[in-house]
Amino acid sequence: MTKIKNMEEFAALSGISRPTVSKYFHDPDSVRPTTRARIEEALERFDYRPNIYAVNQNRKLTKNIGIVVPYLADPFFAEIARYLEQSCIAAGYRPSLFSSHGEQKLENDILDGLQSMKPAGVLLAPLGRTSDQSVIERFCANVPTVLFDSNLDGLGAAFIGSDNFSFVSQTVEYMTRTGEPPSFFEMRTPANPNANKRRKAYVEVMERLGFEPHIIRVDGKGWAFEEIGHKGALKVLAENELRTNSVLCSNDRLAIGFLAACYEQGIRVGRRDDCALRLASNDDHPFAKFTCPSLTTAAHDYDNVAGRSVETLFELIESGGKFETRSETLFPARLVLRDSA
Amino acid sequence: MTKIKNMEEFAALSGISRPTVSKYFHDPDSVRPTTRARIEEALERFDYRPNIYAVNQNRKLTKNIGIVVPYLADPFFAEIARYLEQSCIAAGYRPSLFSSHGEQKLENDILDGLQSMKPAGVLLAPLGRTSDQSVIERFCANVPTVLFDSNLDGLGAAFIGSDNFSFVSQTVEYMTRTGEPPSFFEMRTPANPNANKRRKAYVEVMERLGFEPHIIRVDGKGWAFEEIGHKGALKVLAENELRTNSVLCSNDRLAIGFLAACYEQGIRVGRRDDCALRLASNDDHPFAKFTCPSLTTAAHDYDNVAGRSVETLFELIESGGKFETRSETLFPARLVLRDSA
DNA sequence: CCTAAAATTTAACGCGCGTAAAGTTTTCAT
DNA sequence: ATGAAAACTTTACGCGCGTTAAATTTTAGG
Repeated sequence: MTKIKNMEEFAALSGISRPTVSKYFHDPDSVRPTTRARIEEALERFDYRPNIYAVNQNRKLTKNIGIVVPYLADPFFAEIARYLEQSCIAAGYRPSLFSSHGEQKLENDILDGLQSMKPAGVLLAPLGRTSDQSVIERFCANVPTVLFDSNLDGLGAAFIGSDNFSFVSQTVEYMTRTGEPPSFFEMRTPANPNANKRRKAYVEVMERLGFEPHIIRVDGKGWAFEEIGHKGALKVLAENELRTNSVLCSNDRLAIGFLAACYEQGIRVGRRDDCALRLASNDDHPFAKFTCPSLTTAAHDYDNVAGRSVETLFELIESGGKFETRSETLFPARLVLRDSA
Repeated sequence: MTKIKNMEEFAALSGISRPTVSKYFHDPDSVRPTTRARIEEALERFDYRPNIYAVNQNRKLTKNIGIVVPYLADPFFAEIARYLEQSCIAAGYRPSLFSSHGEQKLENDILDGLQSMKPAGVLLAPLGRTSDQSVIERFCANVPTVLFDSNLDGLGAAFIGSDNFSFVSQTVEYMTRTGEPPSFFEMRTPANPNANKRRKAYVEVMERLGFEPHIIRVDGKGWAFEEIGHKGALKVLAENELRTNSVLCSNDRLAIGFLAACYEQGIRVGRRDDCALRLASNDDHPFAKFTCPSLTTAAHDYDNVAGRSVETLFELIESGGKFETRSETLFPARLVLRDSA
């Protein structure tokens, strides 16, 4: 079997002219069924594929889609990324996955490199507070971008994420209804804007229910949430900072650290009578099912967030990269009752 | 500030001829310091960058490097990938990250797409048993490839991984020295070839120490190891299949499931007197520190595995894509004593 | 200051494909 | 069968850059 060098050669072998073959690769349905059949027949025999670099050089819009997440070592983002990837592929695009690994410089570099890929669109979950707003703003001005998970005011053509109020209201209401009102456990300076919304929601819901909010803020920077939660919880437990037997963690990874601390201190967590503490959280992290005890948490609507994100991006691409108005779509949480609260 | 369209234009603005500018972008040190300075000065003022598609079309060897892992939602691979990515960037390459998500078809598709990227080299952690050997073989014949983590006999120019015997011998020796000899807990048909090596190592070490090996194999397919470990452990505990109070899990993710099962059943795990079971494992998963109890495990030498992998790939690239002989490099484990055993 | 070596410029071709224009063939409804 | 529309072929140019060869300039060493 001879190696095909280029489209010219392949066109000759398939008995079709090169412009028509080119048209076929752009959209197989744009050619007559008989010619399509002939091309595909030749394709079977010769295993040719257009040079992607030559293709992308000449097309104004590539079929590339960038997917950027803040921290890929977090299985939550890995799962979302998986879904986004698959959806892009199914729609005929070529996704490229990037992780900022929690670092602003890296996020900037990624966006920088992404620009020179001339992507049809980008799905961006920014770092949040530690993002360089000006860099992201400039990027969004040049590339059709849909933000997800973390909202940055006014940036990107649209935002799709979770309704933090829904998360916290469900967990707080559940905990107060079935026991004592929870303290809120979080990082002092969370990078993720969702954390701030969750704190506000906590205060609002607690007040509405007639309880006094009690927020515990622990030190720690970066994305090692489990470690931060663990250290913070040890301190909280040692200094007896809790006012009730009930804690709501800002997110599951903090909760995982908290549970580890409780275990070490011999404090039983759960809703049973022999337990000293109840602990709930937010996110439904992939590991939340396997913590000890398993974690009661408000689950992201993964499928809808991811699904709507890609849908929105495709609409954006088809609209020529601009929307009339920036939309924000929030999906509510689903309370997952497990053993920890 | 005018938008620069191409290198021609940029060259004119910087007062340097295009071929020299082209040379500069290929290797900044290949031009005279004074001209380099002039180019970089213009670069500051005009923000031009070569069109990567045009560049890659004409260069025989691109600066792309493919990184393929079997399952990115496993933080172990996410961490390795992070290290590999950074090393590639530091060396002036453009890494692209892919996850097979545990599926053969996807692995094949990824390798397929990777070929048309004409990468300088690829770092591949294959699925293992479920990989399509012929596809990988064909791929390796066309693209300089270094395998890591999972070895496939004879495939790729080199393999870098962990010495499974070192893992298991350390854990088994530690457990037998400080307590009863462990049973070995694993999946019945593990996808990863390391699992088989670990089982064999377990048998060998046990026999050498004069104990009878006892292997427990649990059902389950795919990459949901925690779930599989959890279900399997519940069955093992219910049917009292353990011969001693000691268990060695094939990997940490199974162990996480096992620990969850123990917790649910009220079985205290650890080396203290009030514990009914000791459990150790292999890998030092990023979350092993936060299990309840924290997990005693044999740690991968992450840094060396990742570091040597990229080093080897760079050597391979510089050698023109072929090595005289295929090398296999194994790094020993480091026993991490925590609370579970 | 002179000369050989090194670096740069100029000019030009090629890469593989997108795409446009003009001419030719096929298709399909009448 | 007929005519127009649709699809295809031929021809040709352009994309942005790699790369080469010959001509020119700069550099460095004595």
